[in-house]
Amino acid sequence: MTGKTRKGTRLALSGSTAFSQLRPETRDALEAMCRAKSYRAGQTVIHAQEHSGFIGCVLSGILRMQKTLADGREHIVGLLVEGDTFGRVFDGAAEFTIEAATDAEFCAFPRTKFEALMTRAPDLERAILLNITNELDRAREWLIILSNQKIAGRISGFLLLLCSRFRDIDHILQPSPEGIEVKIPINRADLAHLLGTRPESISRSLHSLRDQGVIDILEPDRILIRDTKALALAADVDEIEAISTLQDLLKNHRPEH
Amino acid sequence: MTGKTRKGTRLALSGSTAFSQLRPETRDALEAMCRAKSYRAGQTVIHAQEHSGFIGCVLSGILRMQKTLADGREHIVGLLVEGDTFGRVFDGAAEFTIEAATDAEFCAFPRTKFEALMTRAPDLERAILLNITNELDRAREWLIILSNQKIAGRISGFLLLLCSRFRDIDHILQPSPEGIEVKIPINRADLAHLLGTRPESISRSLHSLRDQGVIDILEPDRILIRDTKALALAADVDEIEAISTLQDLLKNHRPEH
DNA sequence: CGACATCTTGACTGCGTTCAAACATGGTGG
DNA sequence: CCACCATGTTTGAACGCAGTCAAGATGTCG
Repeated sequence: MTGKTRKGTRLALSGSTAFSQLRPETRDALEAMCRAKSYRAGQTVIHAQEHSGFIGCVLSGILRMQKTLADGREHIVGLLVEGDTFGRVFDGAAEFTIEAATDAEFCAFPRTKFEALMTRAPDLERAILLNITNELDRAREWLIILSNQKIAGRISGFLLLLCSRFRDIDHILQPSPEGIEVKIPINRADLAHLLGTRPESISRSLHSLRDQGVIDILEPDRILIRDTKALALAADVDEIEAISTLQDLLKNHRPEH
Repeated sequence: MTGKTRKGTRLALSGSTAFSQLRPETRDALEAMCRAKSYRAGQTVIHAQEHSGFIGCVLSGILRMQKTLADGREHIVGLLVEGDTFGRVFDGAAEFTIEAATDAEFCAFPRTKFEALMTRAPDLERAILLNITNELDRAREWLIILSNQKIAGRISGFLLLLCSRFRDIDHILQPSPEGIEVKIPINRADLAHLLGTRPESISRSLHSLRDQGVIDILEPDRILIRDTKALALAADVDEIEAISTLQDLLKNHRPEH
């Protein structure tokens, strides 16, 4: 364990986390047992195949969940952002390694204490159940995105996912007069792993989308989405809801148009 | 609803399902509310975006979980086999369509009754929680398999998955003196969808693996795995555990070697 | 036996991987 | 302040795998 630890904070469990709907007593109990931890980019939070001693809830930054392949390469199966929880409850060892993709903070609940609380607080158990249900849906959305043969399609899907899922995470989305500005929270290599391809292909497809006028590349990790409809079309998936989400976002932030 | 329904059966909840660890009272309550349903291959069990009226637990056959893309094609995100449960609890509409890939039977629990029972039977809620946790891991395993650029690698991963996850499902696995015989429970087109490719490529890769001596194609849907190590190598993922599983299987069934 | 569905094979094209090198960008130390 | 290096990103060229379309083979059922 290389991360820094400090005493639990009150503000940890507010906001739109999985725990926001809990009864006050349960939340108090959680806050009493939680310890904030901070890791620097690149550090390992939980190793695959190890019984992690805690359940975590991300406060800031990005964690990546990954599996190490036989040849030493790592493949990313998901990102954890603010409000996401990780760690297994009532079950065996973790299947995946969790690393900090950026500097990150999360609050950790000692596993045994957490499980004991779950057993006597049905609302917590219910919250965890719903949380995992959503995780499952998101994992399957990933499957759809990854199923796209064209790399540009996967990138489009990824951008749309960022817009729909991370819309209330600070520093990811930012509407502008020209469209929506998206900050890609991970570097090219990680993004390539995530989308099952290589950094070179990411670069090429991104620039191809730019040449078509769909997006603009402000900086390598800052993308301006110009044409959401074309993006959804490229993503191929039925992202009607994503489009409406995006258009809501645009309307809300620039009512002058 | 086009499937046939009949009265609940006692044997429905025995075996190694998610419900096998339940207290007798809870199991009785479940059995009292369950209705067996049978669907023919191709029929739709649950439509995406609809509130399904029930939670299901597969008794026999294969169901496929899929999403219809904007262009009308369908992409499979998972298979449901004997013992798997499906349907959402305490949450919105289903995200994916569920269809019978083969003739299939499952038992259905009315959603509201099921949820009521969950609320007063902590052991059931716990069972569901663990079940979804496992589903989540499996979905992420799929991500790893699908991330393989080479089609042959995905097929290898799929075959290994069949071996590890479906080892106690009847008619899927069968050890033989030459290796392990696997029955692929779905047709080429579905398999192609599942692996994010086309039937032609499936065929080519399968025959390529045969030419390398890794497998034998007894029939289009019956594969004999000759060289598990080479298969794991082709799958690229760290399937050490899968290999050991396979070798256990071999040893247990032919101790004469 | 013929009609149909499924699987296989072939030829061609295009996209993405690979390897290599050039190009930014940021930080460090002279 | 600038030279220098480290890291990350982009571009280029060549090859190979897989998608596509088309035709052939195989199996199944009436």
